[in-house]
Amino acid sequence: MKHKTLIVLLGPTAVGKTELALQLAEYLASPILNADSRQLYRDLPIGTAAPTPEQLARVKHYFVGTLAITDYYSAARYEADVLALTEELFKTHDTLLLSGGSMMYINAVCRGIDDIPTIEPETRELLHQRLNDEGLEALKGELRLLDPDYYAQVDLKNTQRILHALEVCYQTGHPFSSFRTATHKQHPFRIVKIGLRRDRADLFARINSRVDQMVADGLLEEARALLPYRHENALNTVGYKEMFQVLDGTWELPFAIERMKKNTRVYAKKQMTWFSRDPDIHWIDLIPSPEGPLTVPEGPLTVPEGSPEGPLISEIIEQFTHYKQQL
RNA sequence: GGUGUCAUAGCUCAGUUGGUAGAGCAAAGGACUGAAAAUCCUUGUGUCCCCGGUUCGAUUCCUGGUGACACCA
Repeated sequence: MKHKTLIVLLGPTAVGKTELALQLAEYLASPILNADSRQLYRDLPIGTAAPTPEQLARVKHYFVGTLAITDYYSAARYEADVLALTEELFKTHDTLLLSGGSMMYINAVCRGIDDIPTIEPETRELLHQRLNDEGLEALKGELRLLDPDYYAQVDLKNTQRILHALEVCYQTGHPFSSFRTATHKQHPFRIVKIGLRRDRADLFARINSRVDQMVADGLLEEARALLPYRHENALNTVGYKEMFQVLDGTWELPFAIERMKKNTRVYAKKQMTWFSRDPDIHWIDLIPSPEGPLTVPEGPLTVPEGSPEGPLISEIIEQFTHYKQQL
C-alpha cells in the first residue's frame, strides 16, 4: 500500500499561511483543507482574512465558507468531516495539505478527540438557566457529586468547562470523565506538521497592519450586517466583538481598532503557546525581508519574481521533500 | 532672562508625615478534549532625573544642576 501523507501547515494568525499554502498546494497538486474555525463560516470574509475569490480559484479549498452563521459546529465534527474527506481524496492524491491556525481543530484531526455525545440544545439551555438562577457555586457542588474525578482536575473558575461537564453528565447519565479517555487515534496516513514562525516584533507589525487593512476593507459594515446574529458563537470572535462595541456607540472606532490589534496579538500568543508544546512540529522561521538570491527549488513550483517569500517557500519544499525521501 | 509647578514601571499616574514603592493600561508566562479566534489562571527591582548636604537611614527634607510645562518680562 502506498504511503499517504497529510501535510499540516500551521502557525499563528497573520504569520503568512494563506499565500504559502497556495504555493505549496500548487506544488503538491493538492487541494487545501482549511483548518480555521472561523473561516468555515460564510459572511465573515473580511474579519477572518479568509481566502479571496481569486485565491479560491487558484486552488480547490475545502472548509471555507461552508457554514451559516447560525450553524452549530465543533472540533469533533471537524475531525469527522476531515477524516471522511481525506478518505475520499486519498484515493486520487498521495499528499494532502491542511492549513490553518485553530489549535484544537488541528489536534482533533491529528490525534483524535474523545467520543462524547453532542449536547442537545435543551440540555444546554437548562444548564444556562440553572447557572443564572443558582450560580456557579451550586453547579460546582453538583459536579463534585456527579463526577468527583473531573471535579478534582477541572479549573474551578472556568465556568464554561464546568457547564460542559455537567451537560454531559445530565444528558448521558454517566460522569463526564468516563468519556475522557484521551486515546490517540491511528490514521491510515502519515501526518507531517510544518509550523511557520516569525520574529515576534515582525509578527505583531503584520497583525497591526492587517487589522488596519480589514477596517479599510469594510470590516465595520461586515459587522453591521451581522448585528442581528451577534450572540451566535461564530461571532464571539476577535474583530467582530470590537466592531459591535462601535456599532453600539460604546467605543470610538480608533479605540476599537487598538483593542482589536491587542486581542489579535493575545490570540497569536495563545496559538504559539499551544503549538510550542507539540514536539511533532517542524518549525520554519520566516524572516521579514530575506537578503540574498532567490533559490528556486526543483520541480514545477515557480516562485514569483521578487517575492520576499521565495526562499521561504523553497525551504518548505525542501522540508517537505526531506520527508518524502524518508518513505 | 525671572517666577512657579513637575520629574517614580514601556505609557498615564498614585504614594512614602524620612525606614528603598503600587494601580490602570501595555507587556510576559501558562492551562486547554464537542463554544477553542472560546474560556480560564499566573506575573510588577524600577539607578523613585543627576551631584552634594542634613540624618543611624533620603525616592521623600535642603543647596545646586539638568529637562519639561505654565505664567511674567
